[in-house]
Amino acid sequence: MSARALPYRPHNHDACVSQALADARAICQQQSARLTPTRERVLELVWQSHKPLGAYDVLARLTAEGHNAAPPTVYRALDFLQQHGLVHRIASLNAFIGCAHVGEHHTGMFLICRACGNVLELTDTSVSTAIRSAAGAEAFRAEAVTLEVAGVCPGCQTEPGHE
Amino acid sequence: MSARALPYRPHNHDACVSQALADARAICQQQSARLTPTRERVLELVWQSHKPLGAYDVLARLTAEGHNAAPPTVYRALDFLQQHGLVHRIASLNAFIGCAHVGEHHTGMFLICRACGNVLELTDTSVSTAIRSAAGAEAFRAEAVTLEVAGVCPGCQTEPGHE
DNA sequence: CGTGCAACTGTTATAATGTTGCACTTTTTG
DNA sequence: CAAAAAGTGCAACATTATAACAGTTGCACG
Repeated sequence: MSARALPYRPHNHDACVSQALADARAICQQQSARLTPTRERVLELVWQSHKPLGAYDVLARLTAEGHNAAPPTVYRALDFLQQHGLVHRIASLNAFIGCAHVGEHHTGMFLICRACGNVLELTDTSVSTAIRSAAGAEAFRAEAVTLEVAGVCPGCQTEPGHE
Repeated sequence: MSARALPYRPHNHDACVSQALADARAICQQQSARLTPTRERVLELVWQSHKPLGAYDVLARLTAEGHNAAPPTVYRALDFLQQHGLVHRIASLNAFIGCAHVGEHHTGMFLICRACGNVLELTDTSVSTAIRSAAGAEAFRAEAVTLEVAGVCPGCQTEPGHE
């Protein structure tokens, strides 16, 4: 599970995707979960974009390549992938993105650039700690945290419309 | 703008709502914004529940009381109220809730009980600071933060199904 | 083996959420 | 008052998500 929490800078994204798929296979084997062809293909499609992909975007791509898919096909695959920590749903965008930190227990934090649409996932201990502590102060038992920050990424601050 | 960030304990909710409406009128006057009857009524409906209300829930209530409303009526009112900081949208629920901290500049944090559905809004400086700092470390210019914590509220931990 | 259960998939239909565009009314402003 | 701006009503539509059920596949167990 190599770290892939990279900044917005360009990189070899094919390798990035291959690594994600390899990680996913390992995780699923380890958890006795079945990473079927459809699920794997959906994961790959989601990973191929650093921008979150809507369920219907995924569906369109599947259809385009001849896969006989309907919405439930996609939603089921995405649910499976989410449950196994392989993708995240970005609630503020109704879209999905590959998880850059598979295998880690974490409170993901997403930096969403409103200019280029790219999303960076990161994990920050002091953020998680502060959240748990604030919830604890209200005697609230926290189970799932949604933390999404909209703004402008470094690239787009100087180079608007970047990417 | 008295503080109303109360725990899940019962309280005089009518007073709570009246206060929210009074605050809203003051804010709108101050900002030269027009709190029209429709907008005010929507705000009141949203406030009458500590549980987030979906746009179509609001619509149903308006319709029930004879208001001749269609979806855009509700969405426009909600947009207005959001822009003026009078309600928040809970992205993970596609629903809206009255803002308990009008007038404050804040990064709201929402504790959402999955048992009773109530939501507590709170503001926590150390959380906001940690988030800003984590975003800053990536040179990301943060503009809007969505922070929603799903879990179980104090009441429901001991008394499941507690309202 | 093979058979039966559980998980997965395909398919149709439908629900829930949110938006566009335009005509009309009201309010504000010069 | 007249023009411009803001707000509303309304119809149609777009997008996102789920329900229900039948068929199929993989796998454990006898």
